Amino acid sequence: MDFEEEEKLHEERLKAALASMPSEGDVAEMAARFKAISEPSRLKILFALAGGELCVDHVGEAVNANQSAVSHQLRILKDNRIVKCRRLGKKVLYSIADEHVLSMMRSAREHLGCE
Amino acid sequence: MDFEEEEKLHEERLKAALASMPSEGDVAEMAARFKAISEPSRLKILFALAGGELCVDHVGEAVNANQSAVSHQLRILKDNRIVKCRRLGKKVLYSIADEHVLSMMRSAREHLGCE
DNA sequence: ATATTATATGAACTGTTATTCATATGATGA
DNA sequence: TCATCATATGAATAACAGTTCATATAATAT
Repeated sequence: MDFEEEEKLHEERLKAALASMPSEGDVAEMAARFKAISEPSRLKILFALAGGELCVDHVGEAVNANQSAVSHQLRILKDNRIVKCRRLGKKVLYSIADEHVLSMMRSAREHLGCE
Repeated sequence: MDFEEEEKLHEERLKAALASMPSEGDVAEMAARFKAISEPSRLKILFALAGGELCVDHVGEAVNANQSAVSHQLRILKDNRIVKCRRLGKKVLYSIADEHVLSMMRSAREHLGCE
């Protein structure tokens, strides 16, 4: 492939990239969700919840953080639909929101594994 | 399930969570990689690269950012093994590092889709 | 060699965010 | 209703990260 061909190919890729780019809003939303799971403290919470729902207290013990910090972090995760929760008496039980979150965690682990 | 059974179940889950928790280092590494893709500007770069390798200039056009900003962001992505690059003459061509990254992007899009 | 093109880097400024402390809300049982 | 347990929230501080500007490096062509 000579220089001109190369150049042409790249221009076409650029056009294709621009065409298939998600909207600003969607990119922002996806980025926000990645951001939610991109803090070690919050990612640890997710691994703690991977085995099933836990109350706030137990999450705190699992990740070794105080009640307030955990509560703030859980809120961020919940606002971004990474976790969900239900009340059971005095306690609130948190769990992973859906399969996609677990899928991303798996991918992340695999991505880390192969280096 | 009565109160005591519930309590016992939760305690066991907590123990299981603590046991299966990845190491501090691995969590930090995974979080760092999520963080790399959690900025709208960088996520846009990834969508731009999803169709194939592009030079820095074209990435800049695709995401509408200046050369310096793009270069800085590409460095972060490269340091976190999200993208890789190769030199071709004066240009440096960037591309998605591996399948896991695309997988995470797919999961993110699906996760966004189902609400 | 030197001019030009393409990319990378460093420093500074700005905005963002995690954690902590204190306090508020909500639920249960006496 | 009151005391207690569990969780949530608000404000403040302190650390971090993205963008920009200026400049440096790297490769090519004349």
